[in-house]
Amino acid sequence: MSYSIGQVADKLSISPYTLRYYDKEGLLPFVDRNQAGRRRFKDNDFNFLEVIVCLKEAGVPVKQIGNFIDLCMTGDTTLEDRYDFLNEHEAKLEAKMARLQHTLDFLRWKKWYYKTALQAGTERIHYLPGTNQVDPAVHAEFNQLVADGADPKDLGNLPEGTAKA
Amino acid sequence: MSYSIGQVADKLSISPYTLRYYDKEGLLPFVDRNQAGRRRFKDNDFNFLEVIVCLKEAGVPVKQIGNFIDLCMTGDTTLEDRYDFLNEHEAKLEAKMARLQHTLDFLRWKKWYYKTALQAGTERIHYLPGTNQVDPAVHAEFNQLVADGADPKDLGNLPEGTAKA
DNA sequence: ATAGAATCTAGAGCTAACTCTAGGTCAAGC
DNA sequence: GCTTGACCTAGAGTTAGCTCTAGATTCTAT
Repeated sequence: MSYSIGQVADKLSISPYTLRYYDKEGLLPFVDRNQAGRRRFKDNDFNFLEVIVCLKEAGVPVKQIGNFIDLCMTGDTTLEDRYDFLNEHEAKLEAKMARLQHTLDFLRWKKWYYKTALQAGTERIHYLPGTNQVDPAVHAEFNQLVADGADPKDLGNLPEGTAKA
Repeated sequence: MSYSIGQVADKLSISPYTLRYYDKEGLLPFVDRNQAGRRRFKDNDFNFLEVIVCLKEAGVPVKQIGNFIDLCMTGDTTLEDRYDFLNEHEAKLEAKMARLQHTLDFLRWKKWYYKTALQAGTERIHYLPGTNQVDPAVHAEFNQLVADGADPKDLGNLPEGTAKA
């Protein structure tokens, strides 16, 4: 079986423009052409495409993905380099996910902050008396709820039946 | 206490250029100026900055962060909008983290693929006999190892003492 | 008092990753 | 046979998010 650029684009949910751009950047040296010069993707090419899509999602720049594909085309002498490359990006992705988890935690605390303000009808309940400054104790209060076993994912949710004015 | 743009930049580990750019984009309407027109950040401003940094990390575009800050400056009438905004971006971030988890899983399987190839000295061990195409059973084999209780985070790691030729 | 560092604004410049246009080729259906 | 639509290349255009430059203050430390 072989596939046109349009078919591949549909399967991967990316545009043919993008695929041609990737080709221009050296990401698709494995793709064959027919007599008319049109790209014909083979079944095995999807193994490469899968890797490209994965690395993209992991946030690896196109140029570096190109370097990796180059290694792949070179053969067994580059196996260690390829391993190291994936190892490095695994570590980076783990670090990124840890950061995103902190970000998510923060978002959830702020959601709780607004849930409680909303229920009180005013943000002033979180301010230090007589000021417009947020009372640091409010964040501590939220942390205490979490420490006491509440699920931070639920704490910021509005109770059922809250009217959407 | 008040802080100069340079001090804030240091604290947040971003450049003063970037802070001015954010200001230009409407993200910092709360920042005061001294007689000479220089920005003076207050302690309470860090609550906003924290939110801005968080939303940036969550992947929210600068313009949308600006919209959120506008809501904040408007007062209690926007509490629900602000809650909805955070709620929406919490959901998006959760979805993104799920995608990244799949990406990480894939990266780990490929690491194992190269670990085993490296140990065999050639990638051919993963090809269908007599071809240059990857045997789909190889991925299935990895999945089986995981199903049997192996930690995918460890499976791809090279054993200790592997020489770094 | 003055040199050097930090700040200001306006606006130009940069990079990554597309995204599209123009002008042409090719294959399939009427 | 001819039209329609997918494909081709080269190269221009776009967007986001900075990043820097120039020229003019202003602050800090000797």
